[in-house]
Amino acid sequence: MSEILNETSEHNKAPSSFARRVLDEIDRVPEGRVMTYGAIASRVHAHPRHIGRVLTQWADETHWHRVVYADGTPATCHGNSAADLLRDEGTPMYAGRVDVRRAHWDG
DNA sequence: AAGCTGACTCGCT
DNA sequence: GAGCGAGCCAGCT
Repeated sequence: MSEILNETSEHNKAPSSFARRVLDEIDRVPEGRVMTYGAIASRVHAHPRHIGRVLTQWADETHWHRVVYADGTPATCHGNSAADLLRDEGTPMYAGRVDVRRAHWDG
């Protein structure tokens, strides 16, 4: 039997150089700390919007919940699951939102 | 090659 | 204080 499986349709391919760099930056964020899209964007010399797109495609490959908006609001994922998850990691939060001023990781 | 999309950010109301 | 809209830029198809 032919075991020729075309994985070209699979999304299991390796992330692009840019995506991989973004994932690597997020992976460097320790527990209890978060990074804003703008911060990561600056790290990869890109723009905040591109970070979100990479995460959408590789969120399962990185700690997407450690990435929050500049306001400290968790990324729009599955409601407020991110906020609960961040708190479980010990992330400093205030008024139900991540205290970016305190939890922001500058790498 | 060009176009589309996008987990953003800022400003105003 | 909070919510909404428009703009922006660059990678991915």
